[in-house]
Amino acid sequence: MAANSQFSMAVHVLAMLARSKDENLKSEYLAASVNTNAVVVRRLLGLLHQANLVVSQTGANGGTRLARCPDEIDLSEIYKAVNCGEVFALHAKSPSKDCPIGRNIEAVLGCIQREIDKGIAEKLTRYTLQNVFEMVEQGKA
Amino acid sequence: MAANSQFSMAVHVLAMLARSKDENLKSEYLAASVNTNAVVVRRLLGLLHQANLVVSQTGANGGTRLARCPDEIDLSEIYKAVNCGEVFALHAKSPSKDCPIGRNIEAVLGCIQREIDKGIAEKLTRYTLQNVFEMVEQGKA
DNA sequence: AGCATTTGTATCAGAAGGAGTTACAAACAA
DNA sequence: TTGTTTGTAACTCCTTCTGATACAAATGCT
Repeated sequence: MAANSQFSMAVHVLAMLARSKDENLKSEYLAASVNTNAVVVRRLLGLLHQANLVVSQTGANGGTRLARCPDEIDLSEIYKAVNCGEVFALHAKSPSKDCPIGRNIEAVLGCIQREIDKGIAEKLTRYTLQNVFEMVEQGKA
Repeated sequence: MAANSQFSMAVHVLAMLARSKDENLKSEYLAASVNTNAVVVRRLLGLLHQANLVVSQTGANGGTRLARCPDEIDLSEIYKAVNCGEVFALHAKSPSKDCPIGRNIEAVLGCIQREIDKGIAEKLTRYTLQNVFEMVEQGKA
């Protein structure tokens, strides 16, 4: 698969919006920094808009800005906004129901999957966009 | 991407091996339960072998069995064995170094990535293969 | 009103990777 | 020796992400 870098792109773009405060930034400008195509950025911004993270304006002097203060946005929201998938996929084809393991394995895996997702969200909730922005500005990873 | 279900498959297969104790199971048999092709299973077993989780034998009466007791194998080992990728990918193309955000965002994201990976491993370490096997057997997810 | 700009979205081609399949050499038991 | 099973290569198919072009709709400016 082409690895999913949407979360990385999202954090990058949102950090730029955080930096420019209430000023509108254009998709073309954002794309240049992310080093990708403007349409790719717009698609991403669409997801972030659905998640109420950004506000966009069409037309001249249009562009996108944050919908909220950077310290009111945490990374788990961003992750949820762009992450369609799970950490690992359950079986593509259902396992055989004739097998004592196959019969119940999916339920158990689903349970573990939810456990992991909770763990990830918990870690990400610790960072706000403001935190990330400051880390980037100060050049300390 | 075709979603990566290798972890699910691996846990499934290893649970079956745990169930059959020291008996060798054939890839054909495992494939039937997982509902996939025998070669797909063998490829997977190859990874698990590299991680010292299983032992295989060629030839008549050959097959695969666990390399260790099920209570000495935890899920984080299985996850590491099959998981080539990370939870999210860093930028495909490097961000622009001319941009104050682009210049440092990768380091920050890498740091967060490692944080998450630790979180996942920590959650998975709590389950042994024996635990999973018992959950499946008892039909409680 | 008219024009330039920018988003939103549809659509297509290309790249990458997983899954499924066939084929066959190598290892092994009887 | 013969039959069985793994290990692996090679190929196709399918899905998904990325990049690109195109254009309607929305908006600000004059």
